Amino acid sequence: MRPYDERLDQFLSRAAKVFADQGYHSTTMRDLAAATGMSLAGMYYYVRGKEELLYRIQDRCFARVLAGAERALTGLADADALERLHAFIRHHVTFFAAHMAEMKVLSHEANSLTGERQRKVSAIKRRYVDLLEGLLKDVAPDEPAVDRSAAAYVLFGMMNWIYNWYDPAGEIDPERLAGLIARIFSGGFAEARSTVHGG
Amino acid sequence: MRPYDERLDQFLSRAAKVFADQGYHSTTMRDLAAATGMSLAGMYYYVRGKEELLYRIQDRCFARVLAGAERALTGLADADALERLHAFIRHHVTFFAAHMAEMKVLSHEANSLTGERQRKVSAIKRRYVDLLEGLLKDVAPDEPAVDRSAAAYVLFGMMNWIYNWYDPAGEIDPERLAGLIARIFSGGFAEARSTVHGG
DNA sequence: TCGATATTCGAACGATCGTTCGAACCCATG
DNA sequence: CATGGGTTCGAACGATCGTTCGAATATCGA
Repeated sequence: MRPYDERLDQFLSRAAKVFADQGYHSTTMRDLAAATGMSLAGMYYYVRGKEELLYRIQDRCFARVLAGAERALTGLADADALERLHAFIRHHVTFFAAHMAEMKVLSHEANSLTGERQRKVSAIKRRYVDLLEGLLKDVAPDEPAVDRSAAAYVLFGMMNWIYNWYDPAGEIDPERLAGLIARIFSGGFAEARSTVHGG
Repeated sequence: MRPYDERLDQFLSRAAKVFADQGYHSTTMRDLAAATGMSLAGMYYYVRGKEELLYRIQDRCFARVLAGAERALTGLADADALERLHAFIRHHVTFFAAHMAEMKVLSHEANSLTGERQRKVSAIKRRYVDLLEGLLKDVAPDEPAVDRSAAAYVLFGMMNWIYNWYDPAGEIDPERLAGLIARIFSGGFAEARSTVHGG
């Protein structure tokens, strides 16, 4: 990788950490300069401005999440619907735990972008939501569409809320947390339909 | 109610709406002045500053949530553990739907307070979390404490994430959403233990 | 009606914000 | 060593922020 790209990458990662700790709006460009070791003016050689910095972080991270999820599902094209759902959950939670800072910025600063950048990130997010809703359709085909859509957001709530409480260095490792969430959701959403109430 | 208190109350409500729409940090005191009809300087007669305004909103709202939850459980002291959990969920979700703006500020701006005010709000939050964890202990006594604690936060994730997607004027009314969440959580968390896997 | 108290506000302050600009620096190539 | 483009940065700009202060206005009991 060219020195430029490498330096940009490191800059984005460190900036994401600061955004995650202090929040986007209350982080100043001077804070970022101090945290990255660059000068105030020097950062503008890599990024057009503060909002583009946020955009670059979100775009890069979201693209990775989406690509990772699709990759996690490619090997399971013929697998059980529930198994594919679990793979999606496991990937999301472990990725989240491994990239807490970026994912916190993604979750918490979802509405801090404007205009074209806002739309571009929303487009990726839309694809990611659609991916999950497709999985839910396979898991619970008889569920009313409106409930299924709500269930998708409820599941995202379980997973994305993580940044408010989860400590990756604590007692629960990411795999166990993913298992807990998968158990709670599929046990309540899928089985309550197909096994208990359904056929 | 004295005119002063009434005006303060209305001021807090309208400010909460602006905070919910624009975010706390990017809302200026001038924005609030325009939204409330007060003058810039006039607001400082009611509130010591911007952060105290956020504190007053959070404190007032959290106190109501906590009191409401306790009230919703008082009549069910001898009821089934699962039934009490459902009552908690139903109260939280319906209160959330009825006070979206304040609750969004509560969820999204949890770390925007500092010092003494931060601690005071955290204390109320702690009591509220403890209330739920107590309910979960009754529902699933055999669950490992660490999983039960995580499950509490997972449930809060389902409910609090609402502000990112839920439209109270949409197809799903709050009661139905509360039912969906209660079904998902208790079906997956409680029953997977006591009914399916447990005894 | 008068005076005291409660409430409102125009105008301004100092601080800090994101951004810009031109010069200085680094370093591979001739 | 000279040169040119890629990279860094000190210093400053205008804008906007939260807050303050003293005066102006509203309210109400005596």
